[in-house]
Amino acid sequence: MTTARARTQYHHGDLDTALITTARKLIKKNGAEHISLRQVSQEIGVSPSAAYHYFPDRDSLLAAVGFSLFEELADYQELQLSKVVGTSARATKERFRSLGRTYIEWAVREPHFFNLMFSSFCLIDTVDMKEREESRAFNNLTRCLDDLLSAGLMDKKMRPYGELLSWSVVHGATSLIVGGHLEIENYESILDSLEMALGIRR
Amino acid sequence: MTTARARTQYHHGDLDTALITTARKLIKKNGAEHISLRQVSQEIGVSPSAAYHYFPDRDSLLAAVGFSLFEELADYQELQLSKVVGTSARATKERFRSLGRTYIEWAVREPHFFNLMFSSFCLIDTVDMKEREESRAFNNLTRCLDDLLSAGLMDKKMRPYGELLSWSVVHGATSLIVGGHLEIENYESILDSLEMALGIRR
DNA sequence: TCCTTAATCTGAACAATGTCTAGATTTTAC
DNA sequence: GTAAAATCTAGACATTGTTCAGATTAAGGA
Repeated sequence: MTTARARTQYHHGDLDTALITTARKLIKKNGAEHISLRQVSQEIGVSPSAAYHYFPDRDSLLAAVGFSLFEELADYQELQLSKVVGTSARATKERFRSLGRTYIEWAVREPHFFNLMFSSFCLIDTVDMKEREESRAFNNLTRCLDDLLSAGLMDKKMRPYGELLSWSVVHGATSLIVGGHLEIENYESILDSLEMALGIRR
Repeated sequence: MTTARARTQYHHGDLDTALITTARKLIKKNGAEHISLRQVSQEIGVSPSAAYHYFPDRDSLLAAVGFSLFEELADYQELQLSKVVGTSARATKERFRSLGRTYIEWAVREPHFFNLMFSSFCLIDTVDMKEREESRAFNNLTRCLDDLLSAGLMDKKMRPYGELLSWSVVHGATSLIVGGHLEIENYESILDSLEMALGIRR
């Protein structure tokens, strides 16, 4: 963790990551639309133009933060996934639920992060990102679905629709909740609906 | 339709709606983040400060545009819905599909509109909006699902999950597509997945 | 018809923002 | 140890959101 120590030297030393972590901190509090390059620079204690040696413009910095958040979410998902051990039917089903639950809870806990990740800022340069972090989360989903199928816990004919339905339902519900368009008391009902949709044995 | 006639008089006459329609036009082209109050004012041929007699700030104007777009989408959905006539099984199922199809196609055709509607701009004042336009679309969905059920075209035990699943799947897939996170050749596969999920007879 | 009053718009100003360019400072490498 | 490259600053510019005093017009009552 890079602390924002008071700068005494002319060269910062690690301005690249300092810009990202500081922007991250401000976005977490106020949302991506309400932060400026100058705020970030001032918080670090550096001139506004210094950032332009690392990012072509403000939007690129926001995009960089957004992409790092995909990593963060995937890390969190895998951490929670690893806590559910065993090959029992119960564990296999719970791992699938965990994947969705972590997505929803993470987004609700940090709505500004979620909004940034799926905002227009993260459209540019999406190419290589899609080959990395997003497919990481996608592979975890595929693995959970395969496990459910081979354990005979899921309707065989629903397997082809597994990824699209899971991803759409969880992301869609999350997006609606974060946007204030859907009010849900407990998120388990979303996972229940998804299990019913995929024909997962209760 | 209010045309942007060249202003000769000191008073514009209908600046209220002119601001919204002009903002709408610019947002359609460039996205909500990239338009300014001053652009809108200049396009109309009015001073920048004139807008403040109708909207407390820029964000409120964007929100007003966003809310009007919910109406627009609901109008479009109902128009397409009305084209599918009859009480046959085929028509009943097609009406349900039409609801989802129009949502997806409308959003893909106007991604900037879709982004604005579900951006943070449309969070403020959401209260009365939720009681109006969003519930209009929701009621249409409920009606289609009820029709499917009473016609015996849908798995009875899936009915309680109908609204949540339909809305989440369609909105989620749309959001992912518009955001560039999901590539789908034809949107009918989304509707197929949803029908499978709800146990709708093919 | 005139005159008061309210509604509507302008003009100029302010601070803040993204971004560029020239130059200052420091590190790196030969 | 010195030349070159990397890193940061200072200052400037156009643009933005927003405010406020004042100009222009419309509306309504006598």
